[in-house]
Amino acid sequence: MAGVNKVILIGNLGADPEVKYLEGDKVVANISLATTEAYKDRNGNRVEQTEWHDLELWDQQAKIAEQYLKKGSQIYVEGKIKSDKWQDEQGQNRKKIRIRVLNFTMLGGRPEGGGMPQSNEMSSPASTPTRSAQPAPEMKEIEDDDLPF
Amino acid sequence: MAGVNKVILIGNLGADPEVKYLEGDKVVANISLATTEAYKDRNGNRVEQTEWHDLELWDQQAKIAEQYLKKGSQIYVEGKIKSDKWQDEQGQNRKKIRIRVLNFTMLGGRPEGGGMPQSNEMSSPASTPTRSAQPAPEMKEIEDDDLPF
Amino acid sequence: MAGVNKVILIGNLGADPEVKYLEGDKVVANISLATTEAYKDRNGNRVEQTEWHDLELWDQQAKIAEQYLKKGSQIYVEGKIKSDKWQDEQGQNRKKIRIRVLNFTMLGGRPEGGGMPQSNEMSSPASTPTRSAQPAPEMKEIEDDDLPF
Amino acid sequence: MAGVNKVILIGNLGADPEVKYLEGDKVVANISLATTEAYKDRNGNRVEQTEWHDLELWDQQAKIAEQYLKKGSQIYVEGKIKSDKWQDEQGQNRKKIRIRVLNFTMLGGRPEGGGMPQSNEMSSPASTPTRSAQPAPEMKEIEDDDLPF
DNA sequence: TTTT
DNA sequence: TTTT
Repeated sequence: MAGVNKVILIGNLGADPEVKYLEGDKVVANISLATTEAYKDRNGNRVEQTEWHDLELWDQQAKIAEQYLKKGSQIYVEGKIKSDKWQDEQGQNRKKIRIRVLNFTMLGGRPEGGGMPQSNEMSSPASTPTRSAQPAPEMKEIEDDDLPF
Repeated sequence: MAGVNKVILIGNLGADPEVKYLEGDKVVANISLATTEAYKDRNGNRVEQTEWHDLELWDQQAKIAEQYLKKGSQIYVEGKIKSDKWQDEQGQNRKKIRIRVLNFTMLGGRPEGGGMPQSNEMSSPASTPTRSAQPAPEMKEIEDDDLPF
Repeated sequence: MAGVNKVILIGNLGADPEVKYLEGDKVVANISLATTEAYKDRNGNRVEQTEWHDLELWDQQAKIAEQYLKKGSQIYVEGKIKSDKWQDEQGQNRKKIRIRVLNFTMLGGRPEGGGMPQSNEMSSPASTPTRSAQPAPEMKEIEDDDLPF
Repeated sequence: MAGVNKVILIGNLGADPEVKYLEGDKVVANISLATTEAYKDRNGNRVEQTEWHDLELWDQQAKIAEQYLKKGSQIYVEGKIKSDKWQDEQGQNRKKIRIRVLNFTMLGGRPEGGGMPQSNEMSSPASTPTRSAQPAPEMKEIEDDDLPF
């Protein structure tokens, strides 16, 4: 049967996206995303629990991520769980889980670099000053699910 | 900020739940769940991709899983991604990801054992014949999120 | 900002889909879907609450629904909330909300007509006997979001 | 069967929450939330589509909404679809759909009032100046699903 | 109007 | 290891 494998995250980037340009015009971006949950423990003390997720974006989405996301950005993500398997040097079976991003949206958060007159617009990362600020793409339109794995 | 970390799955159990009774009245069930996606490759051939998920259920939910779920059962699951970290024998940092189940529901599928007059009811696993068939609990009511980690 | 408007339902059809073929090769299917929730009231009595949802499917999805779904079918649905507004005969503003289905999957439930050797396959509705049983399409592949409204 | 009826929204408040204190310590907040989707039409022109949702929050959540949300606030919402039915003056059956909020989270957006040192914290609405700024509650902890309808 |  |  066709199953369902869906992940929804809201969190902040722990670092700028890592982008690689591969042969054949493929582009992949890897992002480390923190989702934080807070609760009270049995003594009534507030405890924070942070989970780090490895996100993987391809092609058009990877390029948008490279252009608009940076360390600290808050995003909404939809994707699916996907595992890579291999054998390590000891011949042990290993498995790594990533979130394959199907679409994402930037959320609030006036970029700290300042200068932007309103919230919610996207900033060009300070680290890529050669890119001038551009009209923000409508991210929800960009869905990239042609890679089935 | 309070983030969002949500997983939604529909799939089939690869084996009967593994249930452990711990000290302090704690119960944990581990389930291996397959979500299958089918697509056509570039040659138009149908390809199936199966992802296996490690689910973890606690206490009341673990008991219900033990009682009603078995190999092959189809379920809907809501939960969150949760990682365990440790060092292996080589002193390498290791990380294992599980889905902490917050609620689940059994889906269709008249149990093959027969005898059940209607679809959708839950079957007592053949492997635990000492439990007689019982009225199915309303699974959606049973949410178990008191363990924050 | 690009927002998020997402609906996830699992329920049963209250009747066969109503399908209309429009000019320009457009097809629309309307489906009434029941989602049932059970809970205990303050006296400990089990109460059932059913919500009926008006689903709207277009084109390829509408055709699949026509072919494979019927009264009683259990489905998983992803879609978005969409309102139609108009003025009634009294000149009052009216609003009707529908779920625009973006993708759906049939769930378990051996069709009661019998004859099908395994669970989970799709049945040709008894009411359209001229359509012979066909290989089930992989429904998750069929996403239809080209109509933005 | 226990069904699934889930709504996930990210959008902005069209106005301050409307809060009513009812007898028996019940509190209800009504919120009008806009989710905006943008797409290109067949001529390549960018079109925006906004859907307005009627949200309903109860008790503890209603109070938090009153205290921290205001016109323009961006929030993430999880809830379920819920309809009210009645007969209008003409004796016609009428139905109104609301989103019963089960939990919500404030998103980014440094409040325009200024003064707040960091992004993501919540602001006390200017319209309730008698409430001094308070430590932001962890909203994800506050789930209110004891009202089953 | 479904389903259990 | 499931399911179709």
